[in-house]
Amino acid sequence: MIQSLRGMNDMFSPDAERYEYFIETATTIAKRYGFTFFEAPILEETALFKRSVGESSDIVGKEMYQFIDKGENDVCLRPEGTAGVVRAFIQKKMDKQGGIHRFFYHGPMFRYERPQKGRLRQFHQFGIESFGVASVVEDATLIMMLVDILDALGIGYKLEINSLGDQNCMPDYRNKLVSFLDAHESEICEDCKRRKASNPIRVLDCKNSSCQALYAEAPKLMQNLCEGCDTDFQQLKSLLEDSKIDYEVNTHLVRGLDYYSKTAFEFVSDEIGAQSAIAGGGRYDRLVEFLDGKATPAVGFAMGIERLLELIKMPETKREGYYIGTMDDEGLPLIMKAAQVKRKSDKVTVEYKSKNFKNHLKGADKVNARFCAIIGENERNDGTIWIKDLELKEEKTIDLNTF
RNA sequence: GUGGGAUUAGCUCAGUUGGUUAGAGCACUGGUUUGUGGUGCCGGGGGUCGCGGGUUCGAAUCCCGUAUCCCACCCCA
Repeated sequence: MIQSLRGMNDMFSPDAERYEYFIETATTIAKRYGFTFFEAPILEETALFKRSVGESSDIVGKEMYQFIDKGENDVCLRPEGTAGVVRAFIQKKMDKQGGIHRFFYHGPMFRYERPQKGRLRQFHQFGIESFGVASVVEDATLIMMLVDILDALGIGYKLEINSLGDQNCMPDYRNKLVSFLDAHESEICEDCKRRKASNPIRVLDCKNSSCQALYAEAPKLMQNLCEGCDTDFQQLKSLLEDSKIDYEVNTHLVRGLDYYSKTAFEFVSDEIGAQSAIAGGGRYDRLVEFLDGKATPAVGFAMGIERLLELIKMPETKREGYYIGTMDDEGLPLIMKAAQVKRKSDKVTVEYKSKNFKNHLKGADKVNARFCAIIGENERNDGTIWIKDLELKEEKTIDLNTF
């Protein structure tokens, strides 16, 4: 038997219904905020991700589905959504056009990782990207939107925010931190030694307790923000407070993708295991320029749909549509015709097999139909159809032509 | 990539120190005189015990390999 690849899942009902419901809800809310749908290719040139996500990241370093295609192009399956949107934005020359551009997207992403709960090799994200607004007010708006989506789905969460600084203050801070790490080289764990070389900021969220004790003494990013970054962060906090959004400042919140600067945020859930981040995002003011576009401030986020699925509180399913059956084979043409008429406006389930009265009612109940319609010998002779409302328990026999 | 735990019917799981035709509940399906469902009663189908080797007179059970899932690390959505 051929089976699906490791870490790649099929999605049937009811998960597929939860998925649809999520997309529908998130889409509705994104549109209310003025975002428009955008669809990007799943396959892109490898260089795009190397330059945007960053070669120091695990995603690019060891998790990409990368290969050479028949035209000898070095390509890979997208590991995340932002790079493609930014590439398209520049290619369409929207950077030169100026103004504000807001997009939402959703679809599969691919990362070659060891699967576990909440971590798949093919997974789905819903994301939004906003271009052209430098103000932190947009960051706050995005967080409000995320709160609206999660609230609409009945999902509980904790919001963590941080500022990663910008090109003025981040390099200075990174140097200070590296000096600190150099001075304590013998005390840090192997992982942190590796991080020091590849992405030093990452040592801050090391889970090793002796490292954590040491880093309590380390220079703090929060205290090293330049004036602009600090002002923005203070404004973000007060905007969230004005909107009655609870948050926690987590100075150890570090995004794994190189392109983030200033605002970084993450929504986490304690109900889904170790892979607890359900949404994450932040500002990436330098990325458009970095990908050869005209400098354009931008901010965005992505949600991991599979991680949300089991948390979604679905609206109650109500009885819906018609179940139509006949008690003898002569009635089959009649119910087929009746179904054709009724399907113009309602969901219709037709039972092809002749059954007795009781079994038809059972069948109607099983498919959760609102109405059970039956044509027996009597109805067939009279040109009528018997209908019962299974919810109100009311029944009637009407002329088949008025059905 | 590292470490650990699982894998028996469509699903959730039993299966005694290796010993005849591997079980249960739910689900599915048929019947219960042609007339009232979701909640009665009776019956039926469905398993190369993840896959491949090995030990044995005999393997779901013991050994080795492998695949997948789960948990943690790592990383991130």
